[in-house]
Amino acid sequence: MPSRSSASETHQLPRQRRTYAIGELARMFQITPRTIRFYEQEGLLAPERRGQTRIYQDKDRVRLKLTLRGKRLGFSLAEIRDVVMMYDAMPDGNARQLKRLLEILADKRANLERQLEDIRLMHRELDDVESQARDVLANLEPTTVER
Amino acid sequence: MPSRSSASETHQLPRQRRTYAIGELARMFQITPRTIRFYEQEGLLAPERRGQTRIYQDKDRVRLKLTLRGKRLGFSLAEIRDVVMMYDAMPDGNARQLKRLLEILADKRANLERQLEDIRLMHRELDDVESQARDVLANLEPTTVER
DNA sequence: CAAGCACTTTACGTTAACGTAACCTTGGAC
DNA sequence: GTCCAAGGTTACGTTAACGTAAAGTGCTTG
Repeated sequence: MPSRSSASETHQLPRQRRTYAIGELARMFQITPRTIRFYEQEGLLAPERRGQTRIYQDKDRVRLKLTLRGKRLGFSLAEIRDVVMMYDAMPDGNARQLKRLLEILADKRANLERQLEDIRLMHRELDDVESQARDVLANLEPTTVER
Repeated sequence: MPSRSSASETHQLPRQRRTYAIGELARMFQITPRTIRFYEQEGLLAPERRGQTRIYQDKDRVRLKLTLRGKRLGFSLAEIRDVVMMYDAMPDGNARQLKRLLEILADKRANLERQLEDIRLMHRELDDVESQARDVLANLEPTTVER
């Protein structure tokens, strides 16, 4: 029984609290434990265990954060895993692997550029649609007070 | 038999060629006809028919372009359809509908903002990973000429 | 007129990313 | 001790977005 849970547990500095339970992480990121377990099964996370129970460190939390960000950008879990695993294997990776990694990174980067352009274009579209909608709306209720 | 297919058919100005066959569109956007038919089935396209055959106009092509752009940004076909359909229904849409449309647009816009931030962050991550990879690579082959 | 494309419909198959249900285990709170 | 909330495993279900195969239609080209 570690005596680490003293009275100082209430002030929530994210310093000392190095470890997280699966439920905590789930709440932090608005996802379900099932999702986190699934990511582990897919090789994106590899938390320690205390008995059966998973113990997550800060690095695991960061990894999860990066994973979710990648997902929001439309990358598949497999793509994300590839980059993450190669990143971890970097120190003792061979030259071929590293060059492969650089290729993948260039690829992702190009993808991001396309998305930036897409966002710009989409933004204009939305502007157009919105202003048109406002026009129609104004003509529909020239004096109506919305009641 | 319309006599429109004269000798001037070879110069490929995208002006006169108002209509497209499904295969043409598919090649233009690097997708399969099946995908285009699926989008129609999902209510994203409604091409004319000449007999059984689908005839696509320029507006259909634009719609398809917007759809694919939306997809690259991670929107579901259902989301895209909602916006597109409301956009088409705008002229005679009632006030409630239009306001709903404005809400959806604001939502998409917020989504785009998040993605922009995600892209910025991801960009930095990629920078980091890349420079680290280059470092390791440099140390691996200090004088090796790559043969 | 037979061949060969390009198009059509119908329908079942597939993959990714989880959801959900059933059942078991465990550490505290009372 | 008992209860229960939070954790675990196993396994089947689900949804979106197409892929793929089978079988028919239609035009135009040798």
